[in-house]
Amino acid sequence: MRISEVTAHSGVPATTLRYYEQLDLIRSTRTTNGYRDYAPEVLERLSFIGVAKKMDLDLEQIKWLLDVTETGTCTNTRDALHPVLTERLREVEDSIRKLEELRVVLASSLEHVATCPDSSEPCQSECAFKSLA
Amino acid sequence: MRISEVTAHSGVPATTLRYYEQLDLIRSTRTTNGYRDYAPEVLERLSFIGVAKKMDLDLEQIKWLLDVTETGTCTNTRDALHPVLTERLREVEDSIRKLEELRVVLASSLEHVATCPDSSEPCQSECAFKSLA
DNA sequence: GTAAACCTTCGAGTCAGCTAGAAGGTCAAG
DNA sequence: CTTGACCTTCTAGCTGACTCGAAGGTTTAC
Repeated sequence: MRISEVTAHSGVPATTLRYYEQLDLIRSTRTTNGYRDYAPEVLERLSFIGVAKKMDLDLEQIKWLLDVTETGTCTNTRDALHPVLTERLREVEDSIRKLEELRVVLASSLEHVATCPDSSEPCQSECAFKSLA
Repeated sequence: MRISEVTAHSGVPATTLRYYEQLDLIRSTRTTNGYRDYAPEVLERLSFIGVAKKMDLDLEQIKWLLDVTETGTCTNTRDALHPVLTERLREVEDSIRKLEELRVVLASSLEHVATCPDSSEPCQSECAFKSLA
């Protein structure tokens, strides 16, 4: 397949495909005229990358997973995926906890701002955030 | 106060103070020798900035809030803060929802990976992510 | 008097994941 | 034969919030 066909099938822009190749996430051979030539398996790879990206894994982690998957057995893949996903799950749960805290602070700030004494006089600065400092 | 004193009291690095000044988040006068001279109020301002940053407001929003706070009355401050915090709350709640979804997907992926048939034979690639593609 | 500690500006570098543009080669249709 | 669609490489830019280094001036302590 030529690069435009891969784009058509995967939705991944040609520039991004070249970028991924630069990072060794995907590979291609060359035709006689120098054009990139992709094996159909690249589509599976791109789909894997897409899913992994949705899990907020970065490209370096994804490359690592692809490398292990490619060179290893299912056992290896499983052994590789498990800690990565576990770690990512921990991070996501962490983010959720922090955002929950932030949500509470924001909600109470809104409360504070809403009940802040109205006055046409200039008042002391930062009053809206005073309870949070 | 000189810049190092502000750093000592606030914990904000001197380079960052200069950067903030460049963005008009804080101000300073100059001594005869050209050194920056800070009024004590800068510490309140930095504390405000710190709190606002914890709420994931970006520096542009923070500058805007500081400007309104400085030039206006409490009413203005309140009127300014309310929509910003409301919007931020909406964003945070959005992020929480998305991360919750991701958490569920990650947990079920982990489940899938854990129960993936063990084999010393090489197996079909991407099996661990197959259910998610 | 000199060394250390402080201050200045300016420009560039960092992170990730692309994206865009220039300058040029290749190929199929009309 | 030329137009237009496709392909190539290379370089540079984008986002935000810093951070660092060079090259130099100032002040303080001994």
